[in-house]
Formats: sequence, C-alpha cells, structure tokens
Amino acid sequence: MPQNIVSYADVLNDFKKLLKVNKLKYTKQRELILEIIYNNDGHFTPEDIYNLIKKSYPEVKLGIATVYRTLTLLEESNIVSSISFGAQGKKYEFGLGEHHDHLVCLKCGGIEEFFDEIIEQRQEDIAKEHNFRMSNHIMKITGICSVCQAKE
Amino acid sequence: MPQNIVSYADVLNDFKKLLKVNKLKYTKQRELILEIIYNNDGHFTPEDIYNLIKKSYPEVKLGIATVYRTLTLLEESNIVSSISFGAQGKKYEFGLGEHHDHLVCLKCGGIEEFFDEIIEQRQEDIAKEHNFRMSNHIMKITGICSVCQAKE
DNA sequence: CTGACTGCAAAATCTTTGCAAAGAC
DNA sequence: GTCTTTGCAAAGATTTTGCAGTCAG
Repeated sequence: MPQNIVSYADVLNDFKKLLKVNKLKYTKQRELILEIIYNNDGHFTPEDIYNLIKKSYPEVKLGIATVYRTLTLLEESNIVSSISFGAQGKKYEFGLGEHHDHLVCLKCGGIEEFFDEIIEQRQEDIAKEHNFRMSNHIMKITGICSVCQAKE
Repeated sequence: MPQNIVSYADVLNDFKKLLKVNKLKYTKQRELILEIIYNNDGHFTPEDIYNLIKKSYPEVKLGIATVYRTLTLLEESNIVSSISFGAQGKKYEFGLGEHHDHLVCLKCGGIEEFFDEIIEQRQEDIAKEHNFRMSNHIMKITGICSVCQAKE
C-alpha cells in the first residue's frame, strides 16, 4: 500500500494557499473531494468519488459536474493524477505520495512495487530533452511473477 | 520516428491467418484499417482513421462503427496498441514496430515518442532482481509539452 | 457587496449496439 | 446458401457547458 508522505493538514494547507493565490474560493465540496482522494488508497473514477461523498456526507449538496471541475483543478495543480485503465473513463489518485512503479503479474494479478533511482533520473533527463514539463510518470512491467513461475 | 521492423506483406499475411483460425472474414474495410495504421506513423483516434480512409479511398463504404470494431479486434490480436490519456478518446498505433515509450501532453493530448537504452536495460535488471519473467512494459511520462507551455 | 462556485439539466463527445442488407467463403 | 460483417441510426456512457441562485471573502 503506498504511503502518503505528506500529512493531510499540509495538503489542505497548500491547497488553500493555491486557491488564495489564484483568487479561487475554498468550498466544502472542494475540500471533501480532496479529502476522499487523500484518505482512500486506490484509484477512483469521478463517479466513484461522487458516490463516496454522497454516502459519507449525505448532508452536503454535490453535483457530478463539480467533481469533474474539481478534479481538473486538482490535476492541474499536481495534487492528484489521473490514469486511464484501458476501458472507458479516467481514474484519479492522490499524487503527492511516494512515487513507485509496478510489476504486474499476468497469472495471479499480483502487484509488486519498485522504485529505481536510475530510471527516475533518466525520465527527468528525457523530459528535459523534449522541453516537456513532467507532472507524472507511470511504468508498468507485465509478466509472470516468481511465485507463479514456481507453480509451472 | 519508429521503424516498422515487420513488412506489410507479413503483417497482412498474419492477419489473414488469424482471421481464418478464428473463422472471421477478410474484408476490404479490415484490410484498409490495418494498412492505414501500418503506413502512417503516429497515433490515431478512431475518427482520424475513419477520415483518412474516407479521403484516401472515397469509393469504399465505411462506417465509424466498423473502425471501432476492427480496432478492438486488432488490439486483442496484439497487432495494434492503444494509449489513452489526458484528452478524451483513445489513440491507436501499430504495435509490432520497435519498442518505444511515450510522452503524453495533458493539455493537447499530443504524444511524443522516445526510446532510451538505459531505461530498457534497467527494466530488465529490475525484472531479474524480482525473479519476474517480463513479457511487456509500458512507460508514460505525462506533463505539458513544449508547444502548450509556449501558449501559456 | 462582488465575483466565484454550485447544482441542474441540457448539450456535446465518444463508443457501442440492434438490425436488415451486403458480402466472404 | 450460410454465416459473418457492414452501415446506419439510435442508444449508451462519459464529460462539459450555460445559467440563475448561492456562498465565500
């Protein structure tokens, strides 16, 4: 399970600052969307987030459009990142945790995480070479894990 | 630009064989979709492919649904691969060429390709360290491309 | 107060599906 | 001939937008 290396208080504080700098307003809806993504590990579709908030905070008024608008805002601010998983729809995850990449087993579906300094460095160099302002990067290695190989 | 290391004749032949094995039919539409993807470097949305064929072969009848159906078939057969990110819609590319990774722009959805020997090597090493038998790997760097940065 | 934000519903996108006609084998 | 594929249009699914009321600063 990925660890968030930034506390929620810090995240919230930075978000508030960001809003202030851009003359945007701090609203309950925006806070809840951020909180839900921070406190729940995993990847969520906009609809997942909408439903989670509806369930956890039934007293708060919320429209799906606000979820989309807020996710766009959070993504542009590099607070969350999005991935699309083949099928339709994007999924969002908290983007300030410890970065890691994945080894995904095709047999058992298991996921191992890894972090490699050399790859991280090369990615930054490559982005620089292409005048690309990197906000995120994803690497997935697929294959057969050691456990499943042993079973063969 | 990635080089196709397989000739079109071979690709077409394999595709025909695949159709036969699965008791599917060889149609002009299917051939044209494969040909367009093979002969044009780059990444195409289903609509791009539809428009290209309409323009290059105005005498052929073709519906957008057929493009979607054929792309799904080609992807399941590992002849093309799709990538989706940022902007809406998936993009498809020929998948039997030299391996390469992608820089995906969150603003305009544009895709640049790159190949890095060091990263390729590290991926193999990492797989080995984890006793993982690698069959494939995907890497995407997301961010803002130079063109979109200039527009800011 | 003022201007930004929200929910709602409608619109815009993107993709899939049902079906009768056309085409491959 | 038989069975798959196709184009079309309609349906689904997902995301964005316009707008009047609401709310933060």
